[in-house]
Amino acid sequence: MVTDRLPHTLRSDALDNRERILDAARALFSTDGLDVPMREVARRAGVGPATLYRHFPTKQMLIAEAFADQLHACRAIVDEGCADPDPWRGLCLVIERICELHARDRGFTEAFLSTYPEVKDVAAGREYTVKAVAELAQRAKEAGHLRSDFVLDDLILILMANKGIHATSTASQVKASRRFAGLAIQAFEACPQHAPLPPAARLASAAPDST
Amino acid sequence: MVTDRLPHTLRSDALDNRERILDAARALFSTDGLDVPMREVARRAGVGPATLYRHFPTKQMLIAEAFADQLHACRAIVDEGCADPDPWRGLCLVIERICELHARDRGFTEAFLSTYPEVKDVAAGREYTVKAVAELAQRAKEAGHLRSDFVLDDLILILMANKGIHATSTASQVKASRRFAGLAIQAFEACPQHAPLPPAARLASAAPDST
DNA sequence: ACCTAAACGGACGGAGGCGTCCGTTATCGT
DNA sequence: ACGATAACGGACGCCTCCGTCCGTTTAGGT
Repeated sequence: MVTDRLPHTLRSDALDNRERILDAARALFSTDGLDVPMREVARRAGVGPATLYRHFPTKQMLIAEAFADQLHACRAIVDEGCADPDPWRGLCLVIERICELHARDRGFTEAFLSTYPEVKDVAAGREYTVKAVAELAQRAKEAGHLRSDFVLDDLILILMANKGIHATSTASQVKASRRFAGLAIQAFEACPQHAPLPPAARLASAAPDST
Repeated sequence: MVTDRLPHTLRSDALDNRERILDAARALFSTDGLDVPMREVARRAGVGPATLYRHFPTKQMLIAEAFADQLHACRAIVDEGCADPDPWRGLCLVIERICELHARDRGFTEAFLSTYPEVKDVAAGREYTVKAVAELAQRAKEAGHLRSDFVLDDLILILMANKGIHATSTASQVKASRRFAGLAIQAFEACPQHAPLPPAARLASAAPDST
């Protein structure tokens, strides 16, 4: 057998490049979405294509690494919402903050809703988030603030819908998203005058792979 | 000067091909969006690329022609809504029907919201629609059914948001869209318990070109 | 039946994205 | 200071899409 000599410590320049690549990826993904060419990321990072591919053999890996902190932010938001003694207020907070997060980062939205072919890490993070929010929603419903015919897919619906909103600048994007979140929350709020909703559709929220 | 001999009557095979191309374009655009290659349209229509380009020199022209009837449908919906003696019911109908229309036809959504570089005819149709709906909304507001802080951009917001909703099949797409429209309507409905909304953002709804 | 020109579509050259190879450069242990 | 080697990036070949040219086919008037 071969005594594998994997140097688990990167050379300083390599580490440096790796960081620059991630920065470039984050910047481009957040403004232009995930469809930016790998070349473009490399160019922006000031490295050759080969270097980019050496660090991140597939686009998925790059995406997963680039959005690691966004995912943490997402998780933090959800945790914060769940910790709120008032579940309805917690849920509202989650909706508002997550919408804003997505408004600020187009790429993250795409990754999170996996428009893109299964980014594993992101998918895992999403699953956790979804589960936690489900409990929060249940509590809010029991408290009588969330309408009883709310289903979790409605939240996915809102997130997808939020993705559809595009504006020229990040500022107006966030503004629009905020208003949208406001509308969504009021649509979700229990209210006697509300007529029953059309039935919810099953959305591809967490389709488990055969893996 | 030249006595121009433009034959305003197409040869039968040409006319036939033209129809087949439009059918193919409609089918592909509606399921796959506007990004389908021109080649693909030609292939599906059973004609060569050159023939496609001869009939529709630019993609915009093809799009405009392909969505002519959708645009009429859109207009008809708005007219119907405006004709309703109850402006709120009329507005609801418009929202529901337009959302459904967009849900059934992905390409039309993109064209209508001109994700695509200015499709002139579509833009014109949109402008008419927007104006008519604005009046309808005003009446609904005066009747006290539509919340007073509603602005027209909210409707654009909903349309954009509706665009963001994607499902695996047209059926679930429509279903999801219906539920979304239902939520939107309830968010728009005047209701004493509703808190004020965040300020509306100016969306690029009808940016007039310098032309 | 025939002839003209309208209409067709295969084939071409160009642009841009992709992932990889390999000669060169720079790091780091001695 | 220097050599082994990790890391770099320019350049390559492949692919898909684009829009156009031009030799061939076919409609339709006489």
